[in-house]
Amino acid sequence: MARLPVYLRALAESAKECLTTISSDLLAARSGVNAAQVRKDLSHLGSYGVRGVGYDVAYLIGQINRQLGLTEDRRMAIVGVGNLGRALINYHGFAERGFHIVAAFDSDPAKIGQPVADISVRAVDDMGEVVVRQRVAIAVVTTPPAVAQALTDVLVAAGVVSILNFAPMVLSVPDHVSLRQVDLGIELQILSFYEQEASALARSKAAVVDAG
Amino acid sequence: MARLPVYLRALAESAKECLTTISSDLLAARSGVNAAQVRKDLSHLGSYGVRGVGYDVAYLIGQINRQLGLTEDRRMAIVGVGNLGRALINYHGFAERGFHIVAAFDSDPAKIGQPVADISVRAVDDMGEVVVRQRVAIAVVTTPPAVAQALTDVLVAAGVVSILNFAPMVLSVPDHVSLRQVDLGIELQILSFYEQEASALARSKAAVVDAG
DNA sequence: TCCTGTGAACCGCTTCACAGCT
DNA sequence: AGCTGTGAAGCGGTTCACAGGA
Repeated sequence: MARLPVYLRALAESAKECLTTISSDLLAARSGVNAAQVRKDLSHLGSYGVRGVGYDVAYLIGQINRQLGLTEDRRMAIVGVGNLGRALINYHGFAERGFHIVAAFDSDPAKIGQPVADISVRAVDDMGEVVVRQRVAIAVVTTPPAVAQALTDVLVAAGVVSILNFAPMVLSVPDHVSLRQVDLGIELQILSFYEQEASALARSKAAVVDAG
Repeated sequence: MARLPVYLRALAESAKECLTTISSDLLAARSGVNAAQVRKDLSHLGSYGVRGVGYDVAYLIGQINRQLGLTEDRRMAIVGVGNLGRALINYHGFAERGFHIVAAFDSDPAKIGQPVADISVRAVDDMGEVVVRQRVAIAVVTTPPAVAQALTDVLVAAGVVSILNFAPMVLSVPDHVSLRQVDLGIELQILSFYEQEASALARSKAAVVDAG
């Protein structure tokens, strides 16, 4: 369930404020969703709430962590050390949540062997081998689209089961591999669409006013 | 419609291959969606298809561009020049699609005045004023979560109507402002969930085999 | 025959409304 | 009284299936 991580974030904040218990109403407000939704989602992982009181914050955090499999550490690789890849390697928010970057790959000879943060960049040609040896489970693809599918195939063959793709293209993977797509260009185009819609609306209203 | 940008990408590829016409079937396959879906989406922007033939690639690209408002350039600002902010400024894929970064802001005195690519970093204190003067329509927020809401309020007051938020928190904005959220931590946690689910399934299958 | 356009069925998610527990 | 858990209704998006034009 894609909302659990959002709840987790809201719960972590609440814990910081020393809230020991939280109602579905408050958790909903802090997560930007409906209260009934929160209750239904949480009831899915067992009935941990207390009627008339709410949910125990600390206990709920534990349960969601367990449900999301965040109790064990995950080993990640970054494929493509461009601007974005480098930013991800330097972003320490991942390690805090148990996601450890154990390898990074690039095809540029000038980058290979160079360290980024405390990771040494390896050649993509060695990727399959290193991924197997390092027991990488999650790969983040930040390469140009032209090579993304080929590299993904190598990753899958090497046993990677989760891929986060930033390359602006549709990747195809076998059923047992889970894939999430993040396309910044598409996000901007969607915003552009709403903007376009809003200004078209404004224009038509102005026309009506002119006519009236 | 969030799928139009995906179609656009698939159409651009098809145009490169000198395809002059494309069927809903092929476009669907290249976009990773259902063919009926494609036809319904495209019929929403007018009946541009020809029965028995398909859609004219070049014409369709033009129509989608128009629908998404990609015919005019958009002026963007980057708020927060950390690893990610810097990566976005250096990413030239935006400019190609008509999204121009015209300003960048940070609160760190060491960064203010320094150039990143061809953009000079400005103080967040000047943000409201600069955003108005530069007629910024889209802002990308890549700050720590603690300051994201306050800066968003400034942006909205200065006339920004579209916000792309990378800060790991729920922003609240007025109705007339559109907001998209990209949270890399959440993406990873969702992947972790599927992985967790898969290994739990594997364990229970193994148990059944043991028992049988 | 091939492919679009579209009403109609379908499906899953969201929200409502309230029973029931503390 | 307050809040959870949940059946039932509601809703929007997706898919089906086929009529109809090239």
